[in-house]
Amino acid sequence: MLSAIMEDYLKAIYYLQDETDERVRTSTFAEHMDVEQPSVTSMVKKLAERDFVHYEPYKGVVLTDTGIPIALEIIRHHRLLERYLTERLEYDWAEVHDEADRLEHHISSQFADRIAEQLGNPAVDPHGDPIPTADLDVSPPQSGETLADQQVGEKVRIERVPDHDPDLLRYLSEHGITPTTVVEIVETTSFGMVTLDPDGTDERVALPEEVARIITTQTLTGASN
Amino acid sequence: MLSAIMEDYLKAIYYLQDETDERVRTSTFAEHMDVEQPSVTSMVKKLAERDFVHYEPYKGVVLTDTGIPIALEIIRHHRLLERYLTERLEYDWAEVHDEADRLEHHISSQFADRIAEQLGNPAVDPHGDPIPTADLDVSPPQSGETLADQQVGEKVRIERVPDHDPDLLRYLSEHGITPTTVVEIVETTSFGMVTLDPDGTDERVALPEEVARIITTQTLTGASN
DNA sequence: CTATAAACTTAGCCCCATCTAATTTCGCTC
DNA sequence: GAGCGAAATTAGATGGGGCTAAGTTTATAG
Ligand SMILES: [Mn+2]
Ligand SMILES: [Mn+2]
Ligand SMILES: [Mn+2]
Ligand SMILES: [Mn+2]
Repeated sequence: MLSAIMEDYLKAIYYLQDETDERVRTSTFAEHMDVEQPSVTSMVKKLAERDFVHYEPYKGVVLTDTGIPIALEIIRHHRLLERYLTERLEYDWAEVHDEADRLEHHISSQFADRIAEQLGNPAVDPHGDPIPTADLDVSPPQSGETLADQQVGEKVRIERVPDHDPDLLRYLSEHGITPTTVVEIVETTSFGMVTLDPDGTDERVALPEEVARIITTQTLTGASN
Repeated sequence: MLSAIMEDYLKAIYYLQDETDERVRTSTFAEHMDVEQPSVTSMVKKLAERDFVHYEPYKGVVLTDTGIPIALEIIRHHRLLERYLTERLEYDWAEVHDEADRLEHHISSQFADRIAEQLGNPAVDPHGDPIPTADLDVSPPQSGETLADQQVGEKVRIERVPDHDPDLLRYLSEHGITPTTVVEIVETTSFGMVTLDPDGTDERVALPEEVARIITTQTLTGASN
């Protein structure tokens, strides 16, 4: 019906659209998918023909109402799989991404629904990303605040960490940082280093600001904004 | 590395070779894979180039020592998945085949090993077919006796049923016939009908002889051969 | 031993997803 | 508003997997 590759393109558009909030440009796309630009152009034309995206040459693409649910379904599969792998099959959270990235295209929705049920229909994946429901509702956009936005002394709860880099994930979990962890910002430097103290530990965890900028946080309830 | 389709070809050769015990012919192959003969010829040449099969034009193919373990790995994946789906994800044994037939190519061996572990390293799949071990040992060939070989009055244990036809599987399980069930042969007719009485029930289950011929059986222990 | 039908392979085409090289368009600066 | 570099598209090739139609080879019958 729809190739695994096309599904990956649609998923990518969804992500990139979400991040930049505008049409996704060929170059952005090519970099994200790790292919050359002409490959993107040609695929995008096929997707437009099948009405999954609006494509305006030289202007980029947007998902159509036909394309969105397809992207969401794949994302649902991906995140459910990640959750299942970590909870039921003893995978480390650093390892799940690649396995899920392949399997997401090959499991049936029946399979997805069954594992969701087994897990008690979880709301988020191991990295804190929201899991679309079976009828493809996505939870409201997260706060948008990141570790990089915090002042020294501030205490926040980790909401979501990026899931593509296994090394980063291993580093984070080794230092006690996972979604729901509460951390205090102990230092920020002019040269782009953020240092944290995870809840109740004495450990200091340093992160480059680029990383801090993609780890989202929740303000602690009861505290002022 | 190796496409899902190539894997399916290798798996098919393994099956067909096992059944007929000789070189697998292009026509047999084409029918089994549901493709035209030229497609088989061309794929077989690619497999031969990569040394997975010995191919002699006009004479058919045999798996090489390189090809056998690949086929076995896929078969292991397939049967473990079937087992996992029925035992852990509430699939009916009639539904598992298609899901397993896709996923077998996309799960890692890590995934396979984990589900095997969860299941306690089962020896057979839900249809009674042996599951190759992690180091790809296959249990000795089954008895070879089938329901069609039995005399009226004989009692045997069902060993293995064909897993491709959901309707047949549904029919069998509805009538209490699964691997390990003990049945008595109550009637065989000249026009190819075999009637069974599953263990302890009063029900009569009729099967066409073609079907009886592919359901394998074990002689009950203690009984004479 | 020859004729013929069945089985198999070859030739030549198609669609998919990708690439490099060449060309066009965009968007900005002066 | 002309010129220029960056971004995007078009052109043309490649490899995977499939198909139909046309030729070969093999097996079998007479
Ligand atoms: Mn993917
Ligand atoms: Mn994730
Ligand atoms: Mn398969
Ligand atoms: Mn089976």
